[in-house]
Amino acid sequence: MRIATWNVNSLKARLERVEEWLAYAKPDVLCMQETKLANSAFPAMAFESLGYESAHHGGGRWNGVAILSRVGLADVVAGFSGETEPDPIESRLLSADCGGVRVSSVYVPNGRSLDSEHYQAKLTWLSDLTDHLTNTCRPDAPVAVCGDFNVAPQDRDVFDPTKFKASTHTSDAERAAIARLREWGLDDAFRALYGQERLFSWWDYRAGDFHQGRGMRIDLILTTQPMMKAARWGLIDRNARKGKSPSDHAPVLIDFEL
DNA sequence: ATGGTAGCGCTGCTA
Repeated sequence: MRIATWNVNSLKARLERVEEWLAYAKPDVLCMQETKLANSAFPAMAFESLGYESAHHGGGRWNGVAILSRVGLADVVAGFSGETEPDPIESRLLSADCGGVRVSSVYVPNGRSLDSEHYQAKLTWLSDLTDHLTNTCRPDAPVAVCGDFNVAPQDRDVFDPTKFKASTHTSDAERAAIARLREWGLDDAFRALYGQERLFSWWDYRAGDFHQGRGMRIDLILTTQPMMKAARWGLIDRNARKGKSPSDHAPVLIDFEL
């Protein structure tokens, strides 16, 4: 099973490129983030014609997450478990059963700066995600939590660690939040396949960062042990970051022998 | 050199 994640930075602006990518990458499951669409504007028919069922959770303009699947899509849940009235603007979590795997598409809050209330909200959000997993699934079952975590788990996941002192995405507290997900039972499947390599999934649009290799690896596929054991191969598709009107993120995919 | 670009949507915010 090929599982992919891609922050598309507006699905309205990116639909053609997503369709093109689906046609050649042929993922079984694609988690998308930052669709920036309301549910009523989600182009489900375009994906249906390519053979994908889909689910979307979005309030428009900001955030928005989706799951596409051609191996089944069941038990779709938007937001955290037990959320009585999810704020559509804060649409950052969507979960579904896809071919025997509990898949979540996540868009973790950016945090903005270490002294911002949004940074505290980011830490709370990651803690809530751990609670959500505890409440909804088991670490000995096949679980894949995929998305833009807005955290670079290790120094090798940023182009220059000295440039990320006292900044979001690399702070001890953010990495500790990822460590708590690991303690729950989720591992970084791409890192397990690629060891020490420094491969990035996001590059700022500005200042030629992509062509200068100034990026970060913040788009992660975190999986439980049954999935880790089945992980065979992975790719960050940098070609999808090139050419006309790319997202600032590249898609990340992993093949699991399931 | 604290710049630079993109998306949304119409003013400045978010990333």
